Amino acid sequence: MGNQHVTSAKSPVAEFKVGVDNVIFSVDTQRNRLLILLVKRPNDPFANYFSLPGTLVRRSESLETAAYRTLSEKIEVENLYLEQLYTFGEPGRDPREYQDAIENRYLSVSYFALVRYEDTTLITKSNKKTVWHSLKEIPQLAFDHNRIVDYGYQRLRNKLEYSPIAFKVLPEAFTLNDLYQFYTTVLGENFSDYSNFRARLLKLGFLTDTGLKVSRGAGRPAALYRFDEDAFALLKDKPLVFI
Amino acid sequence: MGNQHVTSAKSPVAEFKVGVDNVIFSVDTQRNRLLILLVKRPNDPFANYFSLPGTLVRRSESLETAAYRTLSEKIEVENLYLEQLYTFGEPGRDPREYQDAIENRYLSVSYFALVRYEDTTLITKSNKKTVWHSLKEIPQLAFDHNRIVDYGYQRLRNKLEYSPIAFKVLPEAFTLNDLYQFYTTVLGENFSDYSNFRARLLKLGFLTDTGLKVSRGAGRPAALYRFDEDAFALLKDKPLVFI
DNA sequence: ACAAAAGTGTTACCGTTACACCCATGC
DNA sequence: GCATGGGTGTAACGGTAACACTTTTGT
Repeated sequence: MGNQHVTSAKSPVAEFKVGVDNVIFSVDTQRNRLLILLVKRPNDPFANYFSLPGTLVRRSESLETAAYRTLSEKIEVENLYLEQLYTFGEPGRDPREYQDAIENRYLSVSYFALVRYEDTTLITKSNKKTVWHSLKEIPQLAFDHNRIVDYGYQRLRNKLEYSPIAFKVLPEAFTLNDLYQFYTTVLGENFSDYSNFRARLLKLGFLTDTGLKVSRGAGRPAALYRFDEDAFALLKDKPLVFI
Repeated sequence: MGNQHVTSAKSPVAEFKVGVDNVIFSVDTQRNRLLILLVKRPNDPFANYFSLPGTLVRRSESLETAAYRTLSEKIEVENLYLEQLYTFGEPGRDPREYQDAIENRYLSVSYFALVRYEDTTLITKSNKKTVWHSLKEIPQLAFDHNRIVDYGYQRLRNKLEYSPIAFKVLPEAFTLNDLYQFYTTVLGENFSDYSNFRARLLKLGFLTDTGLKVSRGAGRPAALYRFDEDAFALLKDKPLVFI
């Protein structure tokens, strides 16, 4: 990176359309699958390719609002976590930039979301263009969306280790095994021994026993816990690790 | 950016100018100050306020290139670390949006940079509009730049704890005290005992003794170490903590 | 009764913390 | 020789990892 005191004629400021693309994850705890929401593109560019659900930002609409709008156009869901991921904006990342004589750049602000799988219903207007797709078999996506997915998956793993986003997406009352399954599905089988995971979580003190039990087939019934926001708030900004 | 099935009257897609704003940190190890680069705005909006150095993205220029360009317009520096920080884009964050009848949004993609203070020379064209400012006494900045600074400072502390960016900015050969001072200046006095910091770092094995010593006034001369890229690469993706 | 699921306990080990202490140099 | 800065050692503590074990249910 040098020190160019650019005196030469500088190229004019670019005009942008700004898109928001969402990496929306959910965990199918029944079948132990980590899912990502994809839509099939009806039109060019990349017609019939899958892509991340996205939209162009409209007038007097914030980025986050646009992200929520995209989400609510594709799925109905109450419980979710959403945050900004990364902004991709190299020239040439969208073929539409070259359609006109005058350059019109497309910038993508990506958002990361985690939603509750069980109470999510896809909005598929009779066509099957919006689908959950297992992360393990993501096809070639439109634009640079494969890269965005990778980035989002990294973020998901980090968030899971250092912050309590799982509880935004688990049911109100859950068993410690539910929680463990959730973590296992995202982080892989050997992320931690169940007994140690259990001990760590309980020691942290923000999971309170509801007193209720649930029996799933054979075996001892499991205690139902719930996430205690207040108890958790006390641990704020303490290095919190679920490993 | 896809296929919105919206049948209601939807507001039209917004047109954006995209700015890049840099949060540029440096550490003045002599005087133990954490510094941030600010520029005084010559024109409205926010004339005579300090702001982050920034620029509008030009045609066929990538975001990162724009970030590097801004940097090189303000300072001459060889050794630095740079990464994207966050994107701010709510409507109304730039007063210029309301100048014309037709809405013209301003989006800010912020970048985080850490540069070597000692070999940085400010490019101040005879006016003193570009200055290092101690982080402890940041004034009211233009736009939403105070928020961006806060965000950048958080990132700096995190990066310092989990990644080796300090070595991008320290001299080739440095003493363990140099390193410790650096960390102390950024993270605060009580982030760790020197002897423990030292033991941890040396145990990690990517600091190699150059054999050289340096004497600074009275006291035992200090060994000069250097950062061993190769040794560090082996530890990649292992949870690396300097605390 | 026995398999299955949930939950508890134990032990060896390693990293962290908070110090006290030793070493080499300038003045 | 003593202050100054650099460097080493250590003992208490607490968390982690791996594993064995006990408890409670369904069939």
